[in-house]
Amino acid sequence: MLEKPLAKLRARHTVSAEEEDAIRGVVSEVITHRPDVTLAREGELLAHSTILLDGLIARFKDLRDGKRQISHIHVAGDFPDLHSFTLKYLDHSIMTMTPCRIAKVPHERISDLLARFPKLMPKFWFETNLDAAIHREWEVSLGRRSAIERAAHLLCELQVRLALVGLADDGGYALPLNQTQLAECLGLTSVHVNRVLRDLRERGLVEFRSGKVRIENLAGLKTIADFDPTYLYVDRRAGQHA
Amino acid sequence: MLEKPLAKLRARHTVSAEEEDAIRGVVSEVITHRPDVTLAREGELLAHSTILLDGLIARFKDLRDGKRQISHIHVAGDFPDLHSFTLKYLDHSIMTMTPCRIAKVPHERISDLLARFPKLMPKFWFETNLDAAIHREWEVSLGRRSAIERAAHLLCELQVRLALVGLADDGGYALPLNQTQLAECLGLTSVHVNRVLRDLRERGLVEFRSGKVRIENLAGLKTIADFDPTYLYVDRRAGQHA
DNA sequence: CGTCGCTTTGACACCTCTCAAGGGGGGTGG
DNA sequence: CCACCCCCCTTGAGAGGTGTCAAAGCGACG
Repeated sequence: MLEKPLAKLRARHTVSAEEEDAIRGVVSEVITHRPDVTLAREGELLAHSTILLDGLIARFKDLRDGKRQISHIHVAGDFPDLHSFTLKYLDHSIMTMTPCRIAKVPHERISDLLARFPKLMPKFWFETNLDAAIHREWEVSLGRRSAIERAAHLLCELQVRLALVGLADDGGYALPLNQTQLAECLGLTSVHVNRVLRDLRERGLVEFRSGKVRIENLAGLKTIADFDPTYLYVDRRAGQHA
Repeated sequence: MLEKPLAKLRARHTVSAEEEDAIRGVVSEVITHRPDVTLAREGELLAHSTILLDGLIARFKDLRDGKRQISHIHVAGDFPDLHSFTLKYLDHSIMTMTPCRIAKVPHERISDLLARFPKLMPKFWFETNLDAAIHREWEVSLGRRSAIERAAHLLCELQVRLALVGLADDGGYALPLNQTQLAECLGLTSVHVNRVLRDLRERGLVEFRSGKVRIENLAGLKTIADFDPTYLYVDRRAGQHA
């Protein structure tokens, strides 16, 4: 059941079979959600975290005037609210963007797990630091990249992150989002996202249509995006220490 | 020497006298730097972290075309590269923005400290999660707020964070940055930052001049910024758990 | 007193937003 | 089986916010 989260963990750390078994034991239940379901609201106190088994989940904030900014997209294998283990209440909301299968993990079981396997704590800590690294790259996109660069960059990032759990290859991947959701990630309007996607398509770089990303020129896409995957710490040595 | 970092820690956690003493012991040396000194470059492997005792430090990335985005400003008491303890190499660069006094902390001493006081690990973890929460709020600013809202928001955030270590009150604080540095935080050009600062001044909200922020109307500033300090977890109960 | 870095201002360009309308495809009910 | 409807995509025209380029002002410092 936890193949994807464990694959993600193994990609960056050495994990013993015993530790893997223990991790499998932390799940209290598995739930399926429809798209557009709010799982937790800003300010809410959480007594559990969740592991995303399938689907896409967004962290986001809504502004007074109705504008919404998504600060992170989670893919299968991610821990969308692991930070709630130390932060306690959330500074943002969390919702499903697609149909999702999630595993619930009570905080007390995480505490127990980390007490029994203290070596796992830095690895979980690493996971939240990785989220922060992705946040930083999004700040760079939002602050300094043009609309087309930003869109290209997001598509590159998702290609790498999905490939890590076997859900993407160089030719593309499933991304069942609409243009409004993309716009909420990119700090753009859906109208402009539409124009940008057309531009990317007409340049022969990538086609986004009916929930699928078909990459026609990965190198070209990376060039436009100025994409450097360093921040994703795919290198296995990334988390070896501590 | 570590009054400010300890004050920051105490603001959100219960820390025993014994733990505080141990934390004091992790510092290997204290160094003073001039402004604009790059302390670590993107991709660099770090064997130590640093605690900022005085001054301002930026995390940033430079793009191919010379544009720069600052993803985080650190104030006295912060741990600007604590995440390097688990990430190992950096996904961004770090530089001083002002004269800075920093304490060096070898990673092995952090390991020792956390081995002796396992209860400290979630508290350190919390610190990096707090950084991530700030990143998220900056993403919201960069993605959805107008230039004036963004500038107002940053000034509000720094007011709260500096007040926590005794360096700000409702009337203002020292912020020895120039308009180019502010622009690099806000995803704007220095020319436009200049116009925005004039606007804020003419509205009677805040005056930024010769390295000082003089707040004339804190409530008005917060209103323009749509500022909600939840994400800063100033509430003492924020980190009680785990 | 000159220099240098930073701030300030103006004019204009351009990217993205806003508002509006039409098009297409899949699902649902008659 | 067809027709309608709803959601989403697509496109156009014009507005507006921010960037670019350029020049002058100002203050600290040598």
